[in-house]
Amino acid sequence: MEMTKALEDYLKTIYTIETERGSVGVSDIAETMNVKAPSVTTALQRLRKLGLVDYQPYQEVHLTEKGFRVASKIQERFQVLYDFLLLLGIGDEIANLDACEIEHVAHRETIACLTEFLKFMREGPRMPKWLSCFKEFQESGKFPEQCSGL
Amino acid sequence: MEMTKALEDYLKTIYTIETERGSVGVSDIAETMNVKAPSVTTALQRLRKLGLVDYQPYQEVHLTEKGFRVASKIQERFQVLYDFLLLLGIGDEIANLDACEIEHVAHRETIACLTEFLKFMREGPRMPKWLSCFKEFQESGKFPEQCSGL
DNA sequence: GCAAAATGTTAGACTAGTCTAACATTTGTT
DNA sequence: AACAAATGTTAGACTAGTCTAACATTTTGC
Repeated sequence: MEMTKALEDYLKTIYTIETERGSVGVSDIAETMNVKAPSVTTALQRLRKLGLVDYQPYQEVHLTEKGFRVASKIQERFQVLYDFLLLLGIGDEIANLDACEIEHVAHRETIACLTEFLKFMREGPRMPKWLSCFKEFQESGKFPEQCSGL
Repeated sequence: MEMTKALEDYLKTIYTIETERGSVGVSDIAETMNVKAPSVTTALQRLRKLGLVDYQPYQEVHLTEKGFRVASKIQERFQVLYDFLLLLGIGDEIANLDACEIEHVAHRETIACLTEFLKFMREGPRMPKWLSCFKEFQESGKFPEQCSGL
């Protein structure tokens, strides 16, 4: 068997809940993911086969060490994408949804590139100005006066 | 029934082949998508039910007017994503793969934002300089001297 | 104009994912 | 301690997508 997008989503959800609240039950996962309990059970059985969760029927769910590592990677990818979309001016709800989907498909190189981009934008001395010009361009469709120096 | 990611891919492929070569056969689609012929047949039957292709068994495939419209939208989304990834410095092969996946999941707002970004980068008078600074930053991890004016 | 090759379809199996309904276990309350 | 409520699992159905193998149709070349 193999890791799929759906399983990645389950893994990330477990990671988030475990990090935030400590204990993870089937119904927590089901609620968070807008899915019914039986779907969670089957997903957990697959994640267990993959060695990503510790889980016995009717017991609490925990990530294995491997599961934790994999989930962290997924989470990092998500964060880069989410931050990037926010930077572009996308609302947090849509940024969240899109980052959640894109995180499953973007290649490593793409994520690396976006990471560089974010760093460049955050650390560059004139980037705040650049960004406010972009915002104004988005709204007016024109390059603002005070941005001709960019 | 409903439009799925896989069907969007079939539709886009048909669009591309029909535009480039005029006539579209099952095996053309199968080859392009690295899929076997029976998968194409079932996809075509679904696309027909959705009113997106004209198709009779053993005959050539054609997009309907509606199919053409939908495919164009998908193609446009793809192009924005592809151009954006290229701009960021991602190689064309990976840019192509990622754009193909992201096109199915990115919200309209996200595409619109990236469109604005591309326009901003292409039309802004100092953007070529900005971009070459980004490239150098990517390679060296530092903000180049001649870019302090950005 | 017929036979062979190429192309396309159907049948049937398999996987991943979802659901509902029925059943099982655990928890918590009195 | 026992039963009710909450939680979790299993069984079984369904969809979308894929494949291979077998069959059907069209095209092509002699």
